[in-house]
Amino acid sequence: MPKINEPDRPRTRIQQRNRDLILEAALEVFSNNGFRGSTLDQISNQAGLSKPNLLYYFASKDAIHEELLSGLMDTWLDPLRTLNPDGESIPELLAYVERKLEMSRLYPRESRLFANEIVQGAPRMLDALKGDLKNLVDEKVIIIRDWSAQGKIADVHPYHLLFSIWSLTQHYADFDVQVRAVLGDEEPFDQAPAYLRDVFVKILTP
Amino acid sequence: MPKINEPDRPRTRIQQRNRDLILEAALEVFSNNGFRGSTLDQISNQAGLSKPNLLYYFASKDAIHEELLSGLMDTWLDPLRTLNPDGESIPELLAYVERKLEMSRLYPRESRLFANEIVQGAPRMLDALKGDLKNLVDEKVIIIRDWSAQGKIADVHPYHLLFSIWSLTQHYADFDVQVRAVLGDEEPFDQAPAYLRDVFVKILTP
DNA sequence: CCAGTATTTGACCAGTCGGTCAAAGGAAGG
DNA sequence: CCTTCCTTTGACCGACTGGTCAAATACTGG
Repeated sequence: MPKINEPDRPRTRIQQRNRDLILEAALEVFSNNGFRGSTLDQISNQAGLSKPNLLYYFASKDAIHEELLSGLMDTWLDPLRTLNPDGESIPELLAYVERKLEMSRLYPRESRLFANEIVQGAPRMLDALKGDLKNLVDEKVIIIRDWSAQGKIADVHPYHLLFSIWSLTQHYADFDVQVRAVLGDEEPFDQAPAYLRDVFVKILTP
Repeated sequence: MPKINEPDRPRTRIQQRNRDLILEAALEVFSNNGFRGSTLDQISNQAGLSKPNLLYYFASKDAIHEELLSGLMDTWLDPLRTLNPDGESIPELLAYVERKLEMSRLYPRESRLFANEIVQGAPRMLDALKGDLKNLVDEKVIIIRDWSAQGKIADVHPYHLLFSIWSLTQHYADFDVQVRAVLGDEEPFDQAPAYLRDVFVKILTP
């Protein structure tokens, strides 16, 4: 579990424990029902606390949601951040794909929390998308363009390449129900890693 | 008080017009806010009708939503349905990709309506996913397997191939906000068709 | 034109939701 | 034991939401 914490003022053990309980419960509830589809009662039940007690630790339902989102943003961008311009181009990108797919497998709730937010126009995340996300992407796009120019990878549109990586990997978390409905008994993550590796080798090989 | 919501009932022009108005408004509202995030007041305002008038044409908020979903399901599956086993394998699949992408461009609201539903576990669509969708997919997978066996296309996992087509094309509708935030001024659909064509040529060429 | 039917709406209701608050429990030091 | 501060909660509130209903208003065929 990525840890969600703002190292501001000192917190007692009880505060730390209950904040964690609440955020964990909120992740569960928000990711399954969306923001408006979730109620403080659901979250407090899930956390094993009373509703007024929730609001003792967080100012409002919105505050819980925002803390979740901002805490998760960093974790979510981390795999892209570690893309190493000095590494071998294709293995670097394949490793990024693999890491993203692994996150879909291990943290589907986090992925769905973002998906819920973005599908509905990202009202509480637009700034982060146009800011941190775009900056990081622009930075990494330069590297990818470079690899293309040097003939190390195929000449692909770098932005759309990143969109491909995001959509193909997060699909297994966000559309999990559909994937499983179609596959029947087969476990999605048995085949997905090899399949995606194959796909991106084909896309990237010059 | 006559029941007009029963199926197989002839509809007057007024009934037809108002039902259409309501469904159009509901599509707009539901796709932007999800089911629980939408209110009958929003929908009735959007439709230019009073709230009780909505409920004269539809039994409940749920009924509007269900009618939208079931009405859309067919449209959404249509491109896959027309996949022709007797056509040229690669052009057939590329045409399917192109049609799906075109639907994301022309009907983003419909795509987001589905996305909202599926991300939240598809409570009202599970049967359709495990039924109609799975049946159609199973049927088409046979064709794809066949093409693979005959060496007409590369040997790819047919289910995951379809997942790829869905995720890559619908991403441009469902994550539109994110795509545009990252691209800045560039119009996503200027590059997407050529990019995806290129990607699937690489994936499918034996 | 009229009777009967279809359509529309203002007023209203019961349940839910986010949030408040005063007061009741702790725990820890002195 | 008391005091002080932190934590917890039952009771409650106003706003909102899906839905009802009786009465008013338009339409339509005869």
